[in-house]
Amino acid sequence: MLHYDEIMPSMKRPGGRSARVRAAVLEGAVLELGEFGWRSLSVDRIAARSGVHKTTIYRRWGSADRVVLDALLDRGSEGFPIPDTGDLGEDLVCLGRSVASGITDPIGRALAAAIIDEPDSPTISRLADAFWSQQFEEARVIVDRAIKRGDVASSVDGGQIVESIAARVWFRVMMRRGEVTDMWLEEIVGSTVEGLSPAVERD
Amino acid sequence: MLHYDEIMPSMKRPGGRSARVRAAVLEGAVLELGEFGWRSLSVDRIAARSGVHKTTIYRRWGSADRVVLDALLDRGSEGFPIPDTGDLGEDLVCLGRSVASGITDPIGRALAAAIIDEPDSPTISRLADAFWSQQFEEARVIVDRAIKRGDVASSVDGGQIVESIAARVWFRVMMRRGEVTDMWLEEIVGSTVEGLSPAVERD
DNA sequence: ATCATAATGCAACATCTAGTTGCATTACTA
DNA sequence: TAGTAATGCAACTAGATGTTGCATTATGAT
Repeated sequence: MLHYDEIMPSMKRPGGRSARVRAAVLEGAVLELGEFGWRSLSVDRIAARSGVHKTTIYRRWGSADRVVLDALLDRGSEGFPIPDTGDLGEDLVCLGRSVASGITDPIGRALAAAIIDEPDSPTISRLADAFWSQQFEEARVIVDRAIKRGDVASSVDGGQIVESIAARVWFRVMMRRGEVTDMWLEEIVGSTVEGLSPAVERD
Repeated sequence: MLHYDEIMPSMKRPGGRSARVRAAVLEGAVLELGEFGWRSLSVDRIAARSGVHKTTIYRRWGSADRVVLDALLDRGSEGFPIPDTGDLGEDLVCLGRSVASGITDPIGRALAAAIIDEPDSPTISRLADAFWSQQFEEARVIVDRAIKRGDVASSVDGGQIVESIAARVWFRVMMRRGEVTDMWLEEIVGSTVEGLSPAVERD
């Protein structure tokens, strides 16, 4: 996983005002991201919106990009909630909804924009990998529970199933600009889950 | 579909020099995109690289963004080649490879960046929708042929299958920064195609 | 071939934004 | 409460962005 210290200078007085300033700046940056997107982000506007002087931002972060990076590290770790309805299909539909709302919010979009626009940045790569690996590691229990219930074969790879759903949702939202309706979710979950039932043992 | 005229001023002498200028500028823009990404694109550098004066670019396109948009319209319509190997799985693996290489080229990345960073632009939305709709409409014949061969049930939606593969590839490249190996492609194609065979008719 | 003029080239300019520096002020924390 | 880390502030530099007027080139109609 990626740590705060790796991109930020160490501070000798991280508490009190500094902490408030950081929170205000990150909050402002996220709002700006949501409103204007990363490409037209400016330190001046983040400063104005957060009520912090731009000099401070330049001194602590150095650039608007690093503010966004910091915001990603700060908030990106809040994962999706893991549903547990007792039914694999329903769990996956819930997860799909979470993914959909997660990627449309400013942080999710910023992460996507960063990854696309900065294909060679190792920091971004590690950030993305860390984020999704963690998400899928947590979410695979959805499938593991279904295996335990005997609803699907034990050979099924939970990570793959979950990633498949996330990928479909991501693509629809990002690339197709489509709505993620419950009907559509049920459809893709249905075709994904289809044929996973364990073979009937005859002996 | 989106037309050139919708974003570009009509010219009274579109041939000869004007056409050469446009080609040079779009080519330069694509090279710049590949090297620096959209976020750090500048009219000055496009002008320098294409050997066209920056005034001309400002007069004809107005901004670097519109140059990129024009480039997308100009080249984005070149679709993926549609494979025809006689086997559904193999066709889909080929298609996956095309999608993967399509993403990494500058135009694909620019389109992705545009879509993500400009969620409210109707022009971008229509461009994206037109692009993908066309791709999937063309690619669904892969599945239709398999249906005709009797390899899969006629109820299967070719568009969904194709989109599913494209989505997995995009997600892997963009979000996970993973390699798209043949082995991985065969794996996801396998799990997608699994269970599509027509029920054996008994009469 | 010729000619009106569309399109581009060119230089100089105005404007705006990004980022810096020196010093004053605030407020952590030892 | 004293030392100083962190921020606020204003003025500045540098550089990129976009504009304007005029000269030059080349297209397309005659």
